[in-house]
Order: sequence, then C-alpha cells, then structure tokens
Amino acid sequence: MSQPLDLETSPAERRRQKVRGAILEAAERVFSVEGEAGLSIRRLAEEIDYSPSALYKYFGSKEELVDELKEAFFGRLMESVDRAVLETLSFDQRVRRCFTRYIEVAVERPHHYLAAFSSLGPADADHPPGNDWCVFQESKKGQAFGTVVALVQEGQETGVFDSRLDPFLAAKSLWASMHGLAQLLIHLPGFSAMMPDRSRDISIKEFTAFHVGMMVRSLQPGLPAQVASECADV
Amino acid sequence: MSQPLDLETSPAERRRQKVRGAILEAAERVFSVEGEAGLSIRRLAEEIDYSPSALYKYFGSKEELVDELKEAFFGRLMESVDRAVLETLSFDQRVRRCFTRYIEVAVERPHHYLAAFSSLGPADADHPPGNDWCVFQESKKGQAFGTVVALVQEGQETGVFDSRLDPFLAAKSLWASMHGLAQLLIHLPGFSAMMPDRSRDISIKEFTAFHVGMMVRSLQPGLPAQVASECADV
DNA sequence: GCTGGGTGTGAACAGTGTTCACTTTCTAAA
DNA sequence: TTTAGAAAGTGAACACTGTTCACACCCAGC
Repeated sequence: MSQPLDLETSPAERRRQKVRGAILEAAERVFSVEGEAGLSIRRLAEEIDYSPSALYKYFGSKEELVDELKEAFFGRLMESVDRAVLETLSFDQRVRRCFTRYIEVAVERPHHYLAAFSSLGPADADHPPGNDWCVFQESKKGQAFGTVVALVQEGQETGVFDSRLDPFLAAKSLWASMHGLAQLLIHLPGFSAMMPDRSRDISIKEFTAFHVGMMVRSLQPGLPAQVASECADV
Repeated sequence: MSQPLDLETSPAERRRQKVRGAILEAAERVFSVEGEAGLSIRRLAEEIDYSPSALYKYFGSKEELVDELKEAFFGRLMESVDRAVLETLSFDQRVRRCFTRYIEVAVERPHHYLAAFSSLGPADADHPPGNDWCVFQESKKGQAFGTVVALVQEGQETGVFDSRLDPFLAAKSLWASMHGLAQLLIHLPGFSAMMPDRSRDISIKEFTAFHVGMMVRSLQPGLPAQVASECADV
C-alpha cells in the first residue's frame, strides 16, 4: 500500500507484488465483512479477475493467505494498544485506556479478532514442550503481552498495585479477562445491553469501562490478608 | 440412553428414537475428538451404516444436529456448576469451586465449549432489539448466569463483596473473565505453563486457581474510594 | 531469434452439505 | 386379510469447497 517503493526490485518483482497486494486487498475486504466463512479462493479469484489456480502461485494455501491477514491485524492491535501506553496521562488512566483499546479494536474487527485466536486450535493437541516462552515472546502476541507485564510492574513499583502478585501471572490473568469480554461482545450480540431492569441501556463502551474497572480492582493492594494470600499463592 | 422408556410411545416411535440416538451418539463421539471440522454427514452415515440422505429424515440440517450436541453440553456444564454451588462449604470456597468447575468442564471438552460460544456469530449482525433478557433468562446459558448473580448477591449480603457493585454487571464481568481463561487455555496450548522463569511449571489447575483468586479480589470491598467509585460507576 | 522459467489457465479430484425422485417397509384402517 | 398411505431409506445429482497438474503463454537474458 504505502510501501516505500523498493528500488532494488526488478519490474517483474514489482509486478508480482502488485498482484499479491491485490489478492490481499480483496481478501481483506471480504474477510472484514464475512469472515473466513465467506472467503473462498474462487470468489477471490473472481474479484481480481484471475483464475482460482493462479492464486496458488502467490500463496501456498488458503490458510497461508489468511495467516497474513491475521498477522497484519495483530500489528494494528499492538500498535493501537502501544499508542495508548505512550499517551501522557496518569498511570491509572493509561492502564484503563490500554485495556479499553484492546477491546475496542477487537470489537471493531470481530472476524479478525476471532480468527486470530482460533489459529492454534485444540487440533495440535499436546504442543512440543520446551521453548514456549521464547517463541511466544518474539511473536506479536508476545510483544503485546510484554506491554501488559511492564504496566503491572510499573503499578507495583509505584504502589498502586499489590506487589505480592506475580506480574506475569497477573498479566496473563488480565489478558484472559480482556479476551473474554472481547469474545462475548462479539459472539453474543447485545451482551453489554443485556440487563434485567430496562431502566437504562448499557452500551459496549460503558460495560467495557466497568469490566476494566473490575480488572484494575483485582490488582489493588490493601485487601484482607487471608484472601490476598490465597490469591497471590499459586 | 437411560431414558425411562416411555410406554406412551408406539414401537415405531421407539425405533425412530433409537436411530436418532445412534446418530447423536456417533456425532458426540466424533465431535469430542475432532470437533465440528471432523464431523461430516457422510462420515456419520457411514458410522451408523445408513445413507447420508437418511440423516435428513432425523435432523433438518447439520447445524440442527450440532445444536443438539451443544445444548446437551450446556446441560452438563450447568449441572456441574450447580453441583459446586450446592456443596456444603464456606462461601469463599463455594465461589471458588463454582468458577473453577466452569473452567474445568470447558477444558475437558474443548470442542464443545468452543462450539457453544461460536453459535451466535457476528453473522446475525444487529440482533432484533427488545426481549433479549427474557429469551436469555430462559435458556440454559441464562440459568447458569442466574447462578452467578445469586452468588454475587449472597456475597454482598454477607459483606464479603462490595455492595456498591451492581450484581448483574459484576456477574457479567465475572463470566467474561471465566470465558476468557477457558478460551485461552483451549486455544493456546501451554498458556498456563508459559512463564519467563523456568524454575517452576504452572499447571492449568494452578493458574485457574490464581485467576479465580483475581476474580474474587475484584469483588471485595474496602478499596480506596476514588477508585472504587470509578469502577462501580458505569 | 531462441530458450527457459515464471505466469496464468481449464479441467479434474476429492471432499462438503443438501435435495429429490424413487423404492421399500411398515402401519393402520376397511 | 387386504390395501391405501405414510414413513423410512436410497442413489444420483447439484452446487459448492480447497487443491493439483499438465498445458499454453509471455517475457527476460543469452
């Protein structure tokens, strides 16, 4: 799209990238609206006026193509969260903004978000043990997670978060809570509004603020000892 | 299976239910291991020695069949959680047990859990507004949710939970947190074990306990006023 | 100009869910 | 008991899907 037209590449290569880009662009367009279900090789081929088999000269498989969309989405997600971290706000506001952004991006592009987390299905059963953390840390998912860990640690150093909590465990817990809300907001239409008394409607924005508030509460110090110890002790 | 052989039904009807049961049984068997992806009408037909088209005399579509599996799963999930609520334990233990069970059941049958929450996809865009809560409350999902609301209210009445929190909002937040952990545990193999220092491995059980602990923390009273108000105020 | 490798294509394969005309089987009424 | 009709079961087909492969094409480098 706005790539700094590489002068090193040959015309043939540039032409190839042009077609590749067109495929990805069409895929992105379809995927945004209909998700992976509505994305078929034949439809994509039709959309860019090529034969279905031509696409296999550019992508090894449909999965490979979709993976590229997911990767690009992760980039946007991380960038959006990181931007929130860098804003000059109070720590409390920064934390809240960070979590809120995550939810916002997920809800804005529901198909992307869902696909991104359905990649590693239960199909690959028992994963190869060992350098899980290493490969994770280098991925975009891992980088985003690192941001959360740093945020927790900052809070602990300044005393607004309970320093007895393991920052990594806490970050994973926070991630789970965020992920859960994003999933429910996407899958259950009207999840946020769903209330027994109809007196007031609760928007996604409002419920997200509440949920983020609960997440922040869970990190705060000054709780009765008997409970706090049970929680911190894994 | 162990249905109290209804004497009211005709032999034909009983025979029909037998075949229907065989289909569901085969479907359950395949679905448990391979999920919806591995479940095909033709394969199911093969497994019960019928022709593929015969299944359509028992189920309107594949989706209808899978829905029945999901519904049955929800029954087991709710039953399992309800059993935890009824155990004679301290309130704190009861709450923890309840949430933990939810995660356990989800992880035990990952394909069922995932399918159960991918039913209402973003496909049905803007849902018909109105009696959301009513239809929800009557569903099995809704009943399970009601259990959580009651639990929160009990905690508030006995003073262990912050009474300023809206019990319905809190319950939804808790549900989101549970759901998120279940999803991540299923989708990201080794999510619980994933830690930077390899000194100790963290099992699913251990991390679940920690996460549930965080959830309980978020409900507790006695927090600094300025934060608590922000949280309670949606 | 020729040659070779990358580009594009149509046909085909093995799947999928689903439908439909058709036969068989069993049930219930005459 | 015979018979009409509903229910059960079937094979072939339709419209899809992802993917492969032999073939034609076109364009760059010799």
